Amino acid sequence: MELSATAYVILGMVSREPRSGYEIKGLVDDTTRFFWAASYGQIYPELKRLSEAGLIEGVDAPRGERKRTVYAITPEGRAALQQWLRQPPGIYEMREEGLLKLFFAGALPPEEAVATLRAMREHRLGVAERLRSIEPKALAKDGEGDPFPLMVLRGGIEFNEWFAEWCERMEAQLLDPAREKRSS
Amino acid sequence: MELSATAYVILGMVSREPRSGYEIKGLVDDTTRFFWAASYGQIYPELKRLSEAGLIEGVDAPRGERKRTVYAITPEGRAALQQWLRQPPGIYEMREEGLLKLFFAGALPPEEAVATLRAMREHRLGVAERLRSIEPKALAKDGEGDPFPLMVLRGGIEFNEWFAEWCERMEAQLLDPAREKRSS
DNA sequence: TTTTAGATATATCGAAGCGATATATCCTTT
DNA sequence: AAAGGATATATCGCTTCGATATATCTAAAA
Repeated sequence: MELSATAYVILGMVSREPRSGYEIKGLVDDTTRFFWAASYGQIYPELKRLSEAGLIEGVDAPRGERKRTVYAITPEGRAALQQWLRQPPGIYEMREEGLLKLFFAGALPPEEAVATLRAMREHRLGVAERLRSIEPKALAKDGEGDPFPLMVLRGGIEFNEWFAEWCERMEAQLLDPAREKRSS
Repeated sequence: MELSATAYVILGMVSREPRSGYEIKGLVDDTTRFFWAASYGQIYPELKRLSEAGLIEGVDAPRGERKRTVYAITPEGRAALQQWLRQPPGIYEMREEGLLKLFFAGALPPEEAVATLRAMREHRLGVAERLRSIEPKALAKDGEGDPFPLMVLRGGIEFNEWFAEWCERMEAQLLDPAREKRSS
């Protein structure tokens, strides 16, 4: 059976404890969103498919009058997750409108490209800050034996800070082109 | 008129000289692909739309019996491109299956996560190398006054090398967890 | 010399993903 | 009592992606 990577996100998210579709969406938004997002339009149909395939199992868990279904991973689901984790990763995509604008910046007077770099830098610093604000929560969970979410989160912080620093360097290079040659 | 970012990729690609859809696809694959890809399924319909909107203009330029249309940017198209370049960028997406697998790696015995990090590192080193092989071509064009494609290309090389180095560090951390505490 | 493989050129399809929104219930605050 | 926001499930339209179909041209291999 062929499963999408998003299916494995769901398997991973229910692998420690049963969760509802809504909870999964919230978790994804708090954690993997920066390198793998998922929408309701993916999550709910996928929960149905995984349930029919026997990889997860839905259990009614209403809160008051509002009905609610939480899904738990089955032994087959756990096996499928582990089998997937052992395959080398194959999807690497990026969509960066800032780099695109920088690439075509020759169509504008040079001093205007600086504005794009500044906006990119501000954005990256903002993301880094947001990730930092999540860090204490991830650190708390780290004590329970799973170091990977924290490792990935810190990687995200480092990446955004590295990117911001690159933008700064490129801005300096644009403002003083001679400097590049002096240092090389 | 609302245009997608991919429409501006096309405007940018025909802004220096007229090109066919096939040439645009090839150019994108050689340059912006790493932060903004485009498929034939986007390019050809978009060429039609941009042409109808008067932002580009198609001219028959057959090669022998094979018909061929090259598109040139119009003054309105150039204005639209510049106006877009002046807006702050707003799309930042990433899909990294490797980080996803690392995030869920707690579901496997610890020594197996190392394999994911190694695969990620190999991949990044490979991309960096491929980008380096393009560098001389970009460097040649740099002399003609547009420094931005080369700047973006070198940014891509740096990014991939930074990422590879991060993978290496994380691998070392996994293999010797005590080290992390000693250095902090 | 044939043929075959690969590049050029345009076009379209299905599957997947994304963002927004509809519906409804619950809880907390004003 | 009303309003606003969180919980919960679901769906729709649009964009994008990858693969592929069709056809012509060129260069190399058999």
